[in-house]
Amino acid sequence: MARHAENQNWKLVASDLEDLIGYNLKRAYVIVRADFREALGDDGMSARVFSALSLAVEFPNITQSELARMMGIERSGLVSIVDELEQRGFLNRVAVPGDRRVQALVPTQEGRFACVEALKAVRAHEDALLDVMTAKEKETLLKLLKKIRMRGEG
Amino acid sequence: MARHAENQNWKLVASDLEDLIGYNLKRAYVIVRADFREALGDDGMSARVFSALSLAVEFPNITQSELARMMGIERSGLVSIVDELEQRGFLNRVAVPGDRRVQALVPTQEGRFACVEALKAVRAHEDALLDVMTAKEKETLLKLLKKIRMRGEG
DNA sequence: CGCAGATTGTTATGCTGGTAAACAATCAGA
DNA sequence: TCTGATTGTTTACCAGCATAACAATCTGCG
Repeated sequence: MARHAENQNWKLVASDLEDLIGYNLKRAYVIVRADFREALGDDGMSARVFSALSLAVEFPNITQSELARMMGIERSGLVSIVDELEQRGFLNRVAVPGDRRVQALVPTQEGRFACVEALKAVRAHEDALLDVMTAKEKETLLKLLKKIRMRGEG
Repeated sequence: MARHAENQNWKLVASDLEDLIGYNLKRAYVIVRADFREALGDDGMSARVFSALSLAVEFPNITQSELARMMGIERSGLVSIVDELEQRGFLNRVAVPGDRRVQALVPTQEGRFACVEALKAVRAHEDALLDVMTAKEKETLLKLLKKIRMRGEG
């Protein structure tokens, strides 16, 4: 501690903060999030909307409650997300015969198309951003992040 | 794609989303952030406030603009953070003789103490959360996250 | 059957953590 | 001395959540 404010290469200094996983995780997350937004453009989907669409395409006829559980957010928060996806014409809320409470989320053809297109764009941007890392490093990073997720999501 | 909604072990499925660094980064970040909050308790500092204090302790007499640049946020966003730190008695805005625009951030003794105490608590919680990872894995994760940061923060 | 309790989608409200734009005060340089 | 940049600050705004309540509906139990 107690280095001076004029220190220009603070990033190279072994600070306490710099050793915390959480701090580095957040800083990295901010960068990748900005990259994501750039990938999908100004009127593109946000990360949460893309995630929801992606899961709805992968698990058609999923309900909002199930989707919220998968995304780790509350049901109430999913309403506006599904609203947006429906407005964009990417999926429909359709009534389910057996249970009049739920409305199944059924992706449209447009939705499926938009999903793969967005995925391609995001992957391309992510690859460009992370070209400083080898394929093995990316794989390792993925594995370690999933290890944290396993710990937190049970 | 096009697996069915009844699939219970979706986490084990090699979905498109699950392969994205950004998605896994966010999910992991959410978990570690929750752990951080738990570490510092209900009326404890938020992550941003702790980061600001930590950097102010490390670089005493730093200005708000410099600190904002270090944290990667706007000057305006730092005002309320420094307000809170000043209210908690952890630092003071003091006038600088040479330049009447700036006010140097000077941590108090209490601030320094609170900083190391908070750091200890956060580290302990982080260690407990990440006990599924070896020391080498944690080191690797840190290295890879910093690699992303280098890419994004120049 | 009838009824208690759980579940679903939804609304309203509020919080956190930011950004963007404007502002006066001040400084630096030609 | 004038122009332009910088600093701290206020104000307004937005995204991305959580929480609590609600009616409609389902489920299971006696």
